[in-house]
Amino acid sequence: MLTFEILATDGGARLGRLTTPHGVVETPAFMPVGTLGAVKGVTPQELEGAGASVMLSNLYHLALRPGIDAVEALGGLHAFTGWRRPILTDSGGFQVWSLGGLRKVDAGGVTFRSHLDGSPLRFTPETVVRFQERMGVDIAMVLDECTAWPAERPVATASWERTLDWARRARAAWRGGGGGLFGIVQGSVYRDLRERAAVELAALDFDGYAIGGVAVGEPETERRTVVEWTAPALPADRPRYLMGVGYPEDILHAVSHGVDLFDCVLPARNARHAVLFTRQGVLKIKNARFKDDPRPLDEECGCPACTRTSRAFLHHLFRCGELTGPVLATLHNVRYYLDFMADLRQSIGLGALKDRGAALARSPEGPDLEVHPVSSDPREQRSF
RNA sequence: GGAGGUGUGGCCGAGUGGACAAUGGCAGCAGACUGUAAAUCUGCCGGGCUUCGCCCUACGGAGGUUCGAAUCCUCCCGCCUCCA
Repeated sequence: MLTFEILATDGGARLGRLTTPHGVVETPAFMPVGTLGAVKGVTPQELEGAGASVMLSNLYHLALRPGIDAVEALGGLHAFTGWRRPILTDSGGFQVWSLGGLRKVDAGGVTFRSHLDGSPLRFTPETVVRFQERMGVDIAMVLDECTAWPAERPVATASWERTLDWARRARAAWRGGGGGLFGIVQGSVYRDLRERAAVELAALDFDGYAIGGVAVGEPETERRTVVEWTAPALPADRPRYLMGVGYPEDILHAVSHGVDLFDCVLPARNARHAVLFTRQGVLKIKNARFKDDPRPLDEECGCPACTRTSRAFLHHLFRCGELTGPVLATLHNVRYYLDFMADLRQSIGLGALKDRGAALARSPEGPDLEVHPVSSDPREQRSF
């Protein structure tokens, strides 16, 4: 059983509190992605230390390895992973898209061919619900068909209808057992499909509602209009979750339109690829210009990398292929995202989200970040 | 002293008459990444230019054979192995 309270609003944005069996999630919240039960390179303790209140994992991947039986036998996903705070599991619906060449969809469900060994794996709305119940997750997602982009209207409509049908079946199969079940809106870039899905799902009384089928290659403007249509159409008293999004600017936009939950692989994946999010802009830390940069990654960050080491050190670690590089970078990026969400919550509480947005818009971003040559003035040198 | 082998772009290393400015890998310089088949992938990587292309300089050095040589021949230099 989940409860969701809205504590304050600021325009379309909401400050909320989602209570789950494993704890409270202050919203808007970002859920770091731990597909296989861990954010790559990060311990559960470190993830808590970074400020994560909820983690996302993935049913498809866990079903393949180690298997649902194994997770259940080991005491459920929390006991298995050591992560003590809430867990949301994705249903495998994203893999319908991302593993498009390895699955067959029919009215009854999805048959995957394992990306590991080709063996078949059958998912139905009912089994997916059951698997997530058995793992003891706090938030389960219904099986959906993540519609590819672009999708002609007939294709999008068929996919939309299938997802709705599956949502009804999942809802009927759901027994709960502590956690909650979220429905997922599809409908590609078609406004009426998105809005009708919101209404149809609302009638099924889910514990929360997700916007899916975005961040699959569509232009930013398309994604944003989908959010602007869909989020307000979802029940106001339940959490709203934008699946797979995104960059901080995307998140700010969605928050301002009433979205409460987010997940995205970007902070973790980009960290492993030596791309760091900072208040001073995006740093591609392997770039030669950071070789001698004694400053922390981000002057205002409290993460383990920023409090003790320099850009030059991270540059060095990545250059050498040292594992600690991706680890520290991931801790940093995840912390950056979580700090960003905390800032947004504070701004909403103060009714000042617009100002926060303006500040973000002003911050330098991307490859045009100013290059800071190493100063010869000793007063500007930072020692470590 | 004798016998054999070897020398290729920053490094390693393919290539043994034309399709070679020369396969690969590494290093280097950049770029991408959105419910993770991603510690991955992509581009550039001798010099110059009007950069779909053209011109220089290049496979230890010098000379030669040939229409044409990194590839064949001669001499020289360096390195390696074995025998004395």
